[in-house]
Amino acid sequence: MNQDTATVAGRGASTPEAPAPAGEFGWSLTALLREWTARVEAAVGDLPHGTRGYLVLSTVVRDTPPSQAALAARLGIDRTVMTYLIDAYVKDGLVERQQDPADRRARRIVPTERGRAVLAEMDSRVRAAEADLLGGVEEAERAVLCRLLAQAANGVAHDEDHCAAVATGPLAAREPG
Amino acid sequence: MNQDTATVAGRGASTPEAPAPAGEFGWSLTALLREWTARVEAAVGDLPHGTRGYLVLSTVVRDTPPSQAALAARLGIDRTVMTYLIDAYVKDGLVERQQDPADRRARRIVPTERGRAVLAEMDSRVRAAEADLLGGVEEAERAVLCRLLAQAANGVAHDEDHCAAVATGPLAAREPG
DNA sequence: TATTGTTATACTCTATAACTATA
DNA sequence: TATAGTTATAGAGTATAACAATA
Repeated sequence: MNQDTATVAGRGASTPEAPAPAGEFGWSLTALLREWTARVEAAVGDLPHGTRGYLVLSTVVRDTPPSQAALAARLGIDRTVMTYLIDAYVKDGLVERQQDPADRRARRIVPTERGRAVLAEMDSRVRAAEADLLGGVEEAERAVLCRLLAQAANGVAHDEDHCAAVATGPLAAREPG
Repeated sequence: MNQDTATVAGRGASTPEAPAPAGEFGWSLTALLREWTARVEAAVGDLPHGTRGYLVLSTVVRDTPPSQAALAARLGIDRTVMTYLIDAYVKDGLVERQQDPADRRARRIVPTERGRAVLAEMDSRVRAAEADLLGGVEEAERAVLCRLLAQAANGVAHDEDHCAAVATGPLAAREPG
């Protein structure tokens, strides 16, 4: 395993021109997300659906999506799955379903006071877990990594609807507001 | 969605001191990997197990892991699952199982000529897909992102085995190369 | 006794389809 | 007719356990 490690580290230290082997990027993303999931899963422990639950709660509080569907789309979760997730958080008193007066089909998911408090606690734990996760990267570079990662993710977020294959094309182009 | 986009972009452009909201990092990783998977899945098309198959083949060729178990560990795949995957690639003539003379329990997975040729073709497609995926990030920063991502992933790769336990700090401080 | 690899089974997660209500 | 949300069912993917061979 140590030999493996040496090999791997060698790849990372390759010349700056050749942008690393082709499989590197996907492997890095996969490995890092796996570790992130494992650690954050342990960190948030009691939260209903682990890392996914944390992301849902986090998105609900900070992005205030206008509907369950919007929330699901933002997180790349199927609408039918989102129903179960929200059910759990409602049952736990972390969020509430509110009917949108403008569109009575839609339900806005809003956090309860307890939901906000729980999220604050989770945020603190998650930050600690992430700091540990990125321990191998220097602090200044860590910020750069997070920034670029967010930039890259935001850059493709809109394309999600197109890429989700055939069925959802026209909607993505529609004006939401 | 457009409004959403604006909000999101605004987050990315926040002050450099406050390192972005707590949920940002996990969301970025998740969203980016999802998009990467979707695009690479489409790019490699005929390859047996999609993105996972690509990563396996890529790892087999470039890392020459000493056993199936090592290969599985590196990719975070269960041993039992790896058996199915290798079965498929062997059947497709992309890799071969070779008995390790030093340890007759172990089987080294080595690429066939065809396997190498297929990987080369896939690499080219994947690079194109990744370039498209990271279109929102400037080229210079793109290289930085890939480098830091690999560095972060390699930094936690060794901890995978310990991961069940809580404390993972000391290993991250180890010399990477 | 521990580890590699295989196989069979069970479980979890996710997607598909059908339904109601609103637009 | 199309969309938001719910529910039920089926499928894919994954882990768990038992096994044989080797260390």
